[in-house]
Amino acid sequence: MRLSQILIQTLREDPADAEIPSHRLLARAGFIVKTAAGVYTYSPLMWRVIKKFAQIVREELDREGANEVMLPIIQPKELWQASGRWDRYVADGIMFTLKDRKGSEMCLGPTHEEVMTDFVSSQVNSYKQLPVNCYQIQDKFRDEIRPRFGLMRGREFIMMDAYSFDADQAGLDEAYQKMRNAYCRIFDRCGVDYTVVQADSGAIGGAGSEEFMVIADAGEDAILFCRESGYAANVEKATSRLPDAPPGGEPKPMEKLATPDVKTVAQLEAFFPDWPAGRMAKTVLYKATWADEEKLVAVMQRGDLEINEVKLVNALDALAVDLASDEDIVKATGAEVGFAGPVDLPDDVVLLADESLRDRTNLLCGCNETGYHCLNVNLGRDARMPEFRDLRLAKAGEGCPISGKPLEEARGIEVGHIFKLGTKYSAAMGATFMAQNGKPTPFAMGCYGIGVSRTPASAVEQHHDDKGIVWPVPIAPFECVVAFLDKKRGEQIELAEKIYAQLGEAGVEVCLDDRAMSPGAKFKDHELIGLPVQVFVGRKASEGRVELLVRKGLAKVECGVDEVVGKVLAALGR
RNA sequence: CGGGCCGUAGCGCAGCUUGGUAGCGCGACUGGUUUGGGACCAGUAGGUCGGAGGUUCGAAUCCUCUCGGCCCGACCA
Repeated sequence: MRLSQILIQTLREDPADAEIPSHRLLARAGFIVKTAAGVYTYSPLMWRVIKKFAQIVREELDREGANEVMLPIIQPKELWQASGRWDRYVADGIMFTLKDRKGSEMCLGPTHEEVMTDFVSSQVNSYKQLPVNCYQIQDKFRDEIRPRFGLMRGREFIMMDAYSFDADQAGLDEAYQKMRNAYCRIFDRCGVDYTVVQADSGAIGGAGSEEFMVIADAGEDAILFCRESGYAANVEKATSRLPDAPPGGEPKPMEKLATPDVKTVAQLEAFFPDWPAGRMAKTVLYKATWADEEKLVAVMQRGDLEINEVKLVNALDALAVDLASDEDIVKATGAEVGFAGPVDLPDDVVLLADESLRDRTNLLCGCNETGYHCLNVNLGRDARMPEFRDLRLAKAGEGCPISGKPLEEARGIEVGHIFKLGTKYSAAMGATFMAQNGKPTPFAMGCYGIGVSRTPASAVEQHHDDKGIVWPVPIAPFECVVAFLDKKRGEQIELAEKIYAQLGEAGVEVCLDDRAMSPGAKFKDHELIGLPVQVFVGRKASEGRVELLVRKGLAKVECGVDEVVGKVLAALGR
């Protein structure tokens, strides 16, 4: 391929709207061009990258017996109503909805559980046809509340989504493990540094899930991990050993004391020097939303710990929780913000508490009276006994739940997510097969996603320097470029053409930079574009000598024409 | 959806406070000279200043509304 024939337009300056390295470099090197907020055009070079990554995905999934299909982008409302997700996705605002000529409501697919379940259900009647695993690589549409970071969080993006269908849980477990293995091979092959972490299932639902995280500062997720035990989890899901707190001792009589303007744990610690935060219980009011109602929920947490809202949503089986407004708090508790507590809490407010408060005695809490707190509160005696759940936000430095060693924290970009859905969708949609026992049985499903446009962006996030992109070989748009430097020197052009042909014959994915640019411009361009190996044919062409540059590290060596092919292959690790 | 900010040539920006002929750099095009780190010289093209309304003799500039975009937060496969 000749670069003179490929549409390439690099920019001299950084685009104004790019913040993180991958967005900045992909835009500046001309790989992506913004069409609208969160909507990008992939230029020829980017499309080569996407296709190469997608090919790796295909090979590894096919090896596990998955079938590639293509599902429709436009989906009818009815399917989403059948699974019960239409209202939630519309309410969350991420669904692109539209109406056809007749007024029927449709949506642009944000994900394809419904369509795939419907499809497989229509094709599979008997357990004898199971297991089945189908996937597609296709655009997804989500009207993100805040698209950002280029390809990292777009509104239209490319995703591989696979769905497994099994007769029972054992089959699902096996399908899940096969996909997990395939995912590891995929991310190993494409040269990114990743970690598999335990994850919350979120809007997709289901019993268990794991995320594949590319470690990078720009990551939108925080993960906690332990080198000792291998434990790793998204902070939304993570647990840790409960940090110690001073014991409360034998129950004492409750006292109510005036605490004017003392509203936060920090202020309470200052006001009561003898009471560490670990002996306090804070009470936070949330507005929880379900499909058919909203309620105020009081959540108690030990004073030195924080509440994990994802765990709270799960504990309540709610769609969402938001901190209650000041007005709602006053209305519900009768006290100003900062004085809520379990003591004299109105009965209509649900009361939950974190496990860290179980069996704790003589707590310091609010009592729903402005300007007062209570000392020596004992739950069940001085206040309702709350329902105890794990609602604690785990933090770096706390003990690993397995090894007890301090957890470390890192940022991660979610490039893959695998779920055991179980029968959530199949049961809701009546997707059944005839089981061996002669009874209609819902499929045990798994679903598996890979961000096909996001993964290359995350690779750039990990592999770049101050000059530009440093593509990992397996997903680079080309493995090697051969460039002559002076278009007026026939011997340079001739030699470049010869080397280009030889590399092609040697199986190297090579391009020829035959553009009429000055040498400096070519050097800069290739540093920016980031092809792994670069061969420059310059002023020593007449002596049969050229320069070979390895983009990673920018090491440049001179060599003779006869050695070039061998050296390029070696640089590519072959 | 809250808070902050920005829309002026393909890209990056100045001009706006204090209203008076729309500018700079890069890029593009033409010609010439160049050819090892985004070359140089000369010339050319390209903007209803996001849109609508208003104030004014006169609006990129002031006012109102609106659309689009960016950042922080909330939220999110």
